[in-house]
Amino acid sequence: MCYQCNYEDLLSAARLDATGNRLRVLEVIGNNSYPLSATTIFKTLERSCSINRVTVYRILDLLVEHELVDRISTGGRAFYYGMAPNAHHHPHPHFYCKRCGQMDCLTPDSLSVDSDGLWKTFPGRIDKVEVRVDGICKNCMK
Amino acid sequence: MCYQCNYEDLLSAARLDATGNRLRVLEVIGNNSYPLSATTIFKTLERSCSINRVTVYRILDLLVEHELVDRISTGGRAFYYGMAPNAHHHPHPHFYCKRCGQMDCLTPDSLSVDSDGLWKTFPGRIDKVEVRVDGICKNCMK
DNA sequence: AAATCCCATGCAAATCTATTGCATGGGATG
DNA sequence: CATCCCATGCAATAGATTTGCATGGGATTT
Repeated sequence: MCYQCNYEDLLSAARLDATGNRLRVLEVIGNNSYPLSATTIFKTLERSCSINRVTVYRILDLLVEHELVDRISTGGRAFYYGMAPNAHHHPHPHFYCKRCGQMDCLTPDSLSVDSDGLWKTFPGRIDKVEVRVDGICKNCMK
Repeated sequence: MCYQCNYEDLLSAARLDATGNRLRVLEVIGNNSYPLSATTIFKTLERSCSINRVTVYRILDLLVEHELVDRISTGGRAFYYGMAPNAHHHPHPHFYCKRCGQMDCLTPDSLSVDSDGLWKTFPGRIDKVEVRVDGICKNCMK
């Protein structure tokens, strides 16, 4: 849950109209403590309002493009979506359970990554550094 | 290219029969300096021998399962495959160009990741830590 | 040698995720 | 009012991967 982000402000700061659907998608992502797949976001929204699957995909693309939302790759087939780094959300690694597909956020410093050297020397454009730990979560270990 | 790995030995060490197809898949992966998608591997093999796409997928699954090959997620839709860490191949981060889809290997120490703490404290099983840098490569920047 | 079994492979179809093309309708603007 | 833009919906398509079922060759057993 994020009690600090104002989703309308985030949208308008990105110069995007705060349509009902965009707000709802952003809220589902922001109110969750771990990243979600497009399908999960769609199914969540479907329960409370009428929205099309394609609209969800398009809104996700838009939010990713405007860097409000982060598209995170998993050890599985689908992308997951979480809040992009901002004043209230620091970049952090994720844990992906290959058994149940649940993705968890790790604390920003549970894994320390030093990418300073790379940013200076890399002969291309770096957009982001993604760190993911794969394995089996506590629940699935039982 | 890897001149140090003997692919038949790798297969037999994993207690797998060294069939022609398995050897060929492993060679394509090992002889390449960066990870490849299943489709690329299939198309490469198709040029020199008769093999079915599904067979390639099944062999890849098998090699990943036996930890001879690493399944690497990209910023795109398909998985890429590279040699798994072994005596001649140390774990290393990758760079993924979102424009051309090319994936490059970075040197093991271009990004230093300290995951020691996590391995000790994490309440589940950790199989691997994947580090990927996303951006646009030198060529595509032109 | 014949019968049996296992397993690698092939082929077709299905599945899952995501994307594209086209239509519509509401709100803003001229 | 006429026009344009854009968010959305629906249907179809695309791309990657997986599944189900058949086959055939080699090893093992009888």
